[in-house]
Amino acid sequence: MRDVAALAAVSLKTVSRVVNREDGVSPELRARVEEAVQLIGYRPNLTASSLRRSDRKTQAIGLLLEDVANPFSSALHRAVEDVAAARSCLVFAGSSDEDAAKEGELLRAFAHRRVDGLIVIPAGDDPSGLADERRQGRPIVFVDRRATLHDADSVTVDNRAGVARAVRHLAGFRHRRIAFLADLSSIWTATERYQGFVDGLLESQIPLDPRLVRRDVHGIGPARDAILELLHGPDPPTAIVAGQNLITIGAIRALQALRRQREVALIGFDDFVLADLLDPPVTVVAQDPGELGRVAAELLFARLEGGPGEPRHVVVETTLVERGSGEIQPG
Amino acid sequence: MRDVAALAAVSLKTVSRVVNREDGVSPELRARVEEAVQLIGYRPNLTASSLRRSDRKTQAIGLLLEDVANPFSSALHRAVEDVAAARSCLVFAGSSDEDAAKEGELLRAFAHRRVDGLIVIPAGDDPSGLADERRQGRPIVFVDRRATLHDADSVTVDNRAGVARAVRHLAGFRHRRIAFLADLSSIWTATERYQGFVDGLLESQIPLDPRLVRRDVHGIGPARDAILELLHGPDPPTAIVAGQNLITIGAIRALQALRRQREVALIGFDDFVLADLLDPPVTVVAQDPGELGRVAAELLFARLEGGPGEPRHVVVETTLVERGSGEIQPG
DNA sequence: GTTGCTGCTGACAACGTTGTCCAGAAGGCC
DNA sequence: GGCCTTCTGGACAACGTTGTCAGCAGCAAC
Repeated sequence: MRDVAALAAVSLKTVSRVVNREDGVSPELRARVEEAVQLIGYRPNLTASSLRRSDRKTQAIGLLLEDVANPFSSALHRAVEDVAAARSCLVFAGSSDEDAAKEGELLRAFAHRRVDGLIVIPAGDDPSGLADERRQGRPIVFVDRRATLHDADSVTVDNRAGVARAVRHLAGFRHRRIAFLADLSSIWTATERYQGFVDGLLESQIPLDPRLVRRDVHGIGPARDAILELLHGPDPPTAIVAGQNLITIGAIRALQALRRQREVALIGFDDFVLADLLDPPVTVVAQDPGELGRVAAELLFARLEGGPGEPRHVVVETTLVERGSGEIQPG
Repeated sequence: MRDVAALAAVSLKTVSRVVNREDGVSPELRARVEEAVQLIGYRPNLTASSLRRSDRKTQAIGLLLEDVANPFSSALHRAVEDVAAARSCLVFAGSSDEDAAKEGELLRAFAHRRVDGLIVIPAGDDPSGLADERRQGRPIVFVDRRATLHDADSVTVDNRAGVARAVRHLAGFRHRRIAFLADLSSIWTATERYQGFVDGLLESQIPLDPRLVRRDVHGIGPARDAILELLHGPDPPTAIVAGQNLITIGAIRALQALRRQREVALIGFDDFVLADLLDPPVTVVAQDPGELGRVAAELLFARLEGGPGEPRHVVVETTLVERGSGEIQPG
C-alpha cells in the first residue's frame, strides 16, 4: 500500500479511500491510484483492515458440522457458502464428530480468528463452550438441533411431524405392527423422532409395543443386527420406520440378506442418493439440508446486520417421498 | 490483553510471553498471569498476532473444491481438515462449480485474508488467477488435476492406468465391444481416462471403434441418453466403461430402463455409496479421495515448513472393486 | 479584502499483538 | 567493594490498515 501511494504520489489515506470506494476523491486522483494498484498488483490485507476497522468485521464465519464429508452436513455447508459468498464472506468449516472436546476446540479456534458469527450443529453433550462464545457477543445460529441455549436463533426440521406422517402412511396400508429404530438418545433429533413415532401410533390408534422399538442404535452394523433380531423374533413387524440415514441402510442390508425386501415395508428418515435405484425403491421422509443451511445463514446475517433482538426459531417441514418400499402391504 | 496485564500487574509483553509459552518468565509470574487470563476470559486475537508476527502466518489455508457438497470433494475436504487440525490450522473451503470466474473470486478472497497456502482442484479453464497467487509466493498444491503450472506440487490419481485396468478386466470376460463415456474434454481427468481406455483396448488387442466412444458427456441425463442411443444403435456394446461418477449413475438408469442391467457389463470410474446394494452390485475403479486430500495437505505443510524446492508430483493408485456388474459375460 | 462555506487531501494515532533492546536485580568471582 | 555475567521484566516501535481531524484551495457573498 505504501508503494502504491508512492507511485501515485498520494498519501496512504487516499489509497485507502480509493480501495474502499469512499467518495470525496477526485476522479483524476482515483484513476491515478487505480492504475498504480494494477501496476503493483496490490492486494488489500483484510486481517489488518479488520483489526483497525471500527466494526471489526473479519468477513468470515465459522460453520461447525458433524462431519464435512457427510452428505447432510455438506449439502448444508454448500447452502451456507452460497449465502455467505453473496456477502463476500468466507466460511471456516470444521467437523466435531459429535465430540464435545473437538467441538470446544473448533469453537475456540473460530473465536481466536474473530469470526463474525457461528453456525453450529451442536454435539449432543453439554454446550458450555457455546455459552462462552455467546458471552463474547458473537452471534450463533443453531441448526438441526434445538440448542439448550434458548436465547439463540435456531433452524430445525419438523422431525416429530415427519415421523408421525410416516407412521400414518404405513397404517394407511393396514400395517399394525410397525417397528421403530432410533439413534442415540443423547441426540436431540433422535428423541424428537421417537416422539413422532409415538404420536403417529396414537393418531392411527395402534397401541405402542415396546418390543418393536429399539433406541440408541448407532450406525449401519448395529441397525442391521437389530432388524435381523426383530424379524427373527416372535410376532415380527410388518413395517419398519428407520429413524436415521445409516439406520435405513442397515435395514436395507438386513432385508436384502433375508430376501424379504419386497414383503416388509420400510420408510427411512432422511433421503439419500440412489434411493430410487434400489429394489424396491426406498420411500423416505426427506429433509432439505440445503434449505436448513440457507435459512440458518440468512438468520445469522440478519443478526449481524440487525443486532440483538428476540431469538427466532424456524422450523422446516419434511416431505414424504413415496417410492415403493413404504407402500408394501402386510403379507 | 491490557486488562490481563493490569490485573496481574505486569507488562503487556509479559502476558504475551506467557500466552505464547516463551521461556524466561518466572513460574510465579506465569501463574499470576494465567490466573488473570482465566478470570478475564481473555482470548488472544490471532488476526492481530499474525499481522505483527515475523513469519506472518495466519494459521489458515484455502481449499478450492469443485463443490463442497459433492462426495468426492467433501471426502477430500475432510482429510485436509484432519491434517490441518493437527497443526492447529483452520480451513476456508469454497466451491468453484468448475467456473473460472468463481475460482478467481475465491482465490482473491483467500489472498485478501492472507491464507498460508492453497489446495486447489483447478477448474478446467485458464489458470491465470493461479499464476497470480504463485507470484505472491503463496504455496499451492494442485489436487486431482495436473495443473498447467508445472512448477507447483500436485497430487493426482492414476486415471489412465485405472481405466486401462477396467478395460482389460472386461476383455478378460471376452467382451470385444466396449463402450466408453467421457466427461467434458476441458477436464484433465476426462482426457486422461480416455487415454486409459485407448491403452486398455491396445493391450487387449481390441481395435478402437469410434462409434462406441462418447466424449463431452456431462451429468446424469446426458449420460443416460447417450447409453440409450448406443444400445439402440446397430452393433451395440456388450460392456460399458463410465468415465465418471454421474455418468455411472446415468448408465445404471439407462440399463434399468431397458431391463438389461444383467446383460450388459458396466464398470464405473469412482466409487459411490450403496454401489453394493444395487442389482447387480456395481463394479468400480475406486479412487481414494481421502488419501488424495491427506497427501495434498501434507505436501502443503511440508512446503510451508521447508520452503521452496523441486516441485513434487504424487500419483495415487486406484483399486478395481469387483462387485458383479463388471463380471457379466457377453450374451 | 475579509469571511464563510464546501470539497479534497494528508498527518497522525490507533487497532492488538510481538520483536528488539535495554535496565535492573541477583549472583559469583577477584 | 568492584566488576562481570545471567536472568527477568518492561518500554517502545512496528505490522497494514482506517477513523479523526485539520489544512488548504476555490468560490460566493458581503
